[in-house]
Amino acid sequence: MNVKLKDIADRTGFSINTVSRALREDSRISEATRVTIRRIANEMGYIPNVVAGSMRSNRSRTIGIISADSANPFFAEVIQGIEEKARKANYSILLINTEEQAANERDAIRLLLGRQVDGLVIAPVYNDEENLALYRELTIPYIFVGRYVDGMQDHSILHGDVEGQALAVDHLLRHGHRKILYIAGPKNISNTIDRLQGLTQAYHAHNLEIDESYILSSSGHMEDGYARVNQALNRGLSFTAVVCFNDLLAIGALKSLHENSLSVPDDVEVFGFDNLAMSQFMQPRLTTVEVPKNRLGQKAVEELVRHIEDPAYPYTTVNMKPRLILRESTLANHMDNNATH
Amino acid sequence: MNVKLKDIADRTGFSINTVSRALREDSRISEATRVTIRRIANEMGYIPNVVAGSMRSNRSRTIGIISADSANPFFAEVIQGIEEKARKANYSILLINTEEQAANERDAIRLLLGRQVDGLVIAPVYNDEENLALYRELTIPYIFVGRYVDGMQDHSILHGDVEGQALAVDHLLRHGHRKILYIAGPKNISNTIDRLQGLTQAYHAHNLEIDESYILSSSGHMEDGYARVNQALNRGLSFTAVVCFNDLLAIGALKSLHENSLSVPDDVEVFGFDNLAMSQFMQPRLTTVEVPKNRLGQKAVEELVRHIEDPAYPYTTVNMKPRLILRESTLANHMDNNATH
DNA sequence: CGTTCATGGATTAACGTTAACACAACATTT
DNA sequence: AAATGTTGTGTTAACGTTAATCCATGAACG
Repeated sequence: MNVKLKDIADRTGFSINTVSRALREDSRISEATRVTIRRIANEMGYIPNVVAGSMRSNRSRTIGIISADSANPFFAEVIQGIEEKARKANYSILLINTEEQAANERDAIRLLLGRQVDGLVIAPVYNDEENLALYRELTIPYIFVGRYVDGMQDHSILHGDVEGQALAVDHLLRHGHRKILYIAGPKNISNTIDRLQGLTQAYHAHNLEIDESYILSSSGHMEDGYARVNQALNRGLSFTAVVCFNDLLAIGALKSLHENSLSVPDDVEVFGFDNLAMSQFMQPRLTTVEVPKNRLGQKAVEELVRHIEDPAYPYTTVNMKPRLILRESTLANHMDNNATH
Repeated sequence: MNVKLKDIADRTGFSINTVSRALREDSRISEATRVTIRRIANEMGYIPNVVAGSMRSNRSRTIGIISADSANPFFAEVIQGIEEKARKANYSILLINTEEQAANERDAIRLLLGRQVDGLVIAPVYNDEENLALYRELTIPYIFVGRYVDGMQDHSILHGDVEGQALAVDHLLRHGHRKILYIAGPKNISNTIDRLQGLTQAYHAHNLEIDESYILSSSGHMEDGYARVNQALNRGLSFTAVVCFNDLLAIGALKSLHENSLSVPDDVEVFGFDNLAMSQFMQPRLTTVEVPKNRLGQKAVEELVRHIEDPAYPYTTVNMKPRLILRESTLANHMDNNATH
């Protein structure tokens, strides 16, 4: 059997409680006692039973992470940031993927509540009625990472989707593009909506109307980018630039353009979004919008932990600035090119 | 306060224990009682306190996952398989990254033991003395995923590193290559050792000796592949093929070759390993060795759960077959080209 | 018709920890 | 010197669940 507080108590002669307090660095234990107890505990190879402690103290030091798909490089990096920060703050993380399904998200929340997590970091499906109700009933802190749902934006850590997409499209419009193919993301997430809005905003700023036939839907994967561009070309749609909801789509788009003997950026310029690690290794290097993924995860945990440790700490939307990363997939002969690789 | 078994007991008139058993589908409860209790529990929005249950039953239905780096696309896919399978088997996963540091791995194991996990899935650092001792002392089941440590191979799920690398190198040797640059992986993992052995094996099968100056070390990231090939070219090393420990390196290598105006595959052929999702979107599409990453994760959980549920279930190494995926980064004019993308 | 057995449920005692309270010994204040 | 802290520790009671027992009822049996 594993070593318990009782074993240390028996061995040292102190009470279980004193042992517990000494190991927890409680201030009311004398230095001498603390040292003795810690030494013996080490000798005996004591590993605290966190489950038992959680139960009594009503704090599990565990955070639930509800991601859409941990294998998606975007989330993979966000989760990395979360894991790192959580580990350093002495929290453990329980990870669940929802595959963007509202019902899975509900199940995940309930499961994690049952496991007594101290807080939740969620990449939420957009405005699902049932889920909105569920969030409102939550009695533990929760942070939406990289996304939002209506009415609870103050729980979100965001990275300027509207502005970022507007910047990208504006960049192209300013350089004369008028036939821009836009490949949108999955329907049920706020990012898709915001980036579409950014697109519109940029057009309007140039007093232009969008041709809806240049907006294609997708689920945001590399295969979609490839297939959508193929389809557009097959339909005989003419365009001089492709703006993608994310880098994965853009990578697929690059592939299709290459196969169709269209040169990037000379024949067609391509814009991604997210700045994945792999994007600068594409041929050509992908121009994109920077999203601080790792930082996003870290920030989510930082905020969450503050809420956990101080229930009075108010919720406020955290906004991170988007930034264009101009590389080889767009033409670089202009002054606002401030990035290399 | 949350609904507890006691609340349901009060409401239905049954004892706490009967309620507990009814909800757990215990056979000794009548159908009528079970139905009533379940209905009321639902009405009241009961969510079982898993922590309390774990404590009493000594089973947490939690698995600890010790990965090197969850943001690495290889692990990201393995973890996805793990998460999916675990969720379906009604287990939750606690995720920790070690950054390939033996000391972090130890900390992770102890942390997870303290959290009373029912089993561990580990991507272990190779043969760290202290860790080997720690594994041997473990009283819960554990599976090494995609790697092994000496003396405990039977705890591993493997995917034929030696054979896979030998196949790849043999393929090139058979097609006349004699100057093959090999970029190896991180020193402290079994995969690096095995793949180097596969390399050697293939050379020996062709009665050739390896020129050690063609073997470069790396930590297995895209940047390394890029830098190593750059360095080799700068050193004036002549080679007709680059074989990489993994796809990430190969992607970096492709970049460097392109920048140095070397055509792939015409001037230099490039071989990766792992078959990452992104690899078929490279320009040119990357030839590689298939590793069933998702399946690897799933299998690890399958095995682990069997061990958890039946302590007598014997450990045996699970081997998965490697398979060449020949694409555009190698010349395809030969009969054994059986793959597209 | 008493005995045995199955069925359905209640009672009690844990699981290992921490919180709340109590209290002795000694120091400090007034 | 009494009153009031302060320091360090022990005692007791939870936390919410499940395991281990035990018990009542009625059916089945010879």
